[in-house]
Amino acid sequence: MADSLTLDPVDLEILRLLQNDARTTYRDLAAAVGVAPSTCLDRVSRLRRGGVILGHALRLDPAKLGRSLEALLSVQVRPHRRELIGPFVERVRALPESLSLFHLTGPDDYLVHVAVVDAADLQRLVLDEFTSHKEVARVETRLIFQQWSCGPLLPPGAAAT
Amino acid sequence: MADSLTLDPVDLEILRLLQNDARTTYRDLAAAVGVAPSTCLDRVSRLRRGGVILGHALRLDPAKLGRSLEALLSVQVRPHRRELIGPFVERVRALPESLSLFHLTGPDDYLVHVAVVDAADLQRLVLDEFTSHKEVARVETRLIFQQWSCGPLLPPGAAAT
DNA sequence: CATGAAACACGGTTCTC
DNA sequence: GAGAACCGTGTTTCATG
Repeated sequence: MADSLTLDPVDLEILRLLQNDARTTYRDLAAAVGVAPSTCLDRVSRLRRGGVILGHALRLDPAKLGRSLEALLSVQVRPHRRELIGPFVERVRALPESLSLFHLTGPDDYLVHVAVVDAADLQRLVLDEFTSHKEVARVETRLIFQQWSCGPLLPPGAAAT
Repeated sequence: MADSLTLDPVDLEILRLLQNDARTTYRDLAAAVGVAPSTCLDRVSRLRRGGVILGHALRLDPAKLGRSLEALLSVQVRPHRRELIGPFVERVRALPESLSLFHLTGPDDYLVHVAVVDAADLQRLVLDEFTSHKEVARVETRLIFQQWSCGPLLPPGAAAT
């Protein structure tokens, strides 16, 4: 079900180019790939319908918005039952500081990527929104020194050209 | 320097809407915010020039590309010196399995978000690309059960409307 | 290739300081 | 009176059948 869509080299090249700049026009895309613009449009529509392309996101600089400090919070939720973790997840997702949230294997159940103003703001966030809630058994905070984006996402075995 | 740009309510609303769908036209944007389309264009250009908007990214579904398993790898690099960590970072960024890479505080220096085919593929990745390299002192692998995106990124104090 | 729409540049106008 | 912000229009480029 996951890989129900067949991706030929043209699709792969389109995905690779659009990951560099999602605003590339179909005209430029067509010129780079070597097909007609209408074909490009068809391919992208098909990739969107097929769920390969989930959407177009804006990449923002949190520091430019006054959130100069980023951190990862490892959170243990105990007891780890559905009626507790559902509300926990929704509450964390709604926090203005939250960037993304993961449910993981291992001793720490959740990992939260947050962007805050400074260390004092981080302390406030951890105390008021995490450790003060009774379902939160433990929080471990790690600051992010630096982060990097990686190469384009491609299927296994696709040459990175 | 980070917050040199003043963001009024119109800018904030534009950022909020564009985070929902980065392909919203200036016309629709203008109608939603209540200003002229040309003004919208001016605002977005200013946000791009000011570095608030870093770019436009494509959101893809790794599972639909045949990478159905995601994991986080915590990596200790020892000794933690510049001449070792520079090449390590570049090597990890170039792996087709890597999605993002963080340099963190705490006992584990790096966190790598990877997308692989299955558990066997993950084992191969950890053994061949991490533990077999002499600068890698320790790797801890955690699988990702589920992940969530969070609300739009806004400056602290901005009402989430 | 043709049509309709969107992006973009420009000039006019108003409001504020 | 000077500056900035906003708005409407005209031209070019693009999406789409």
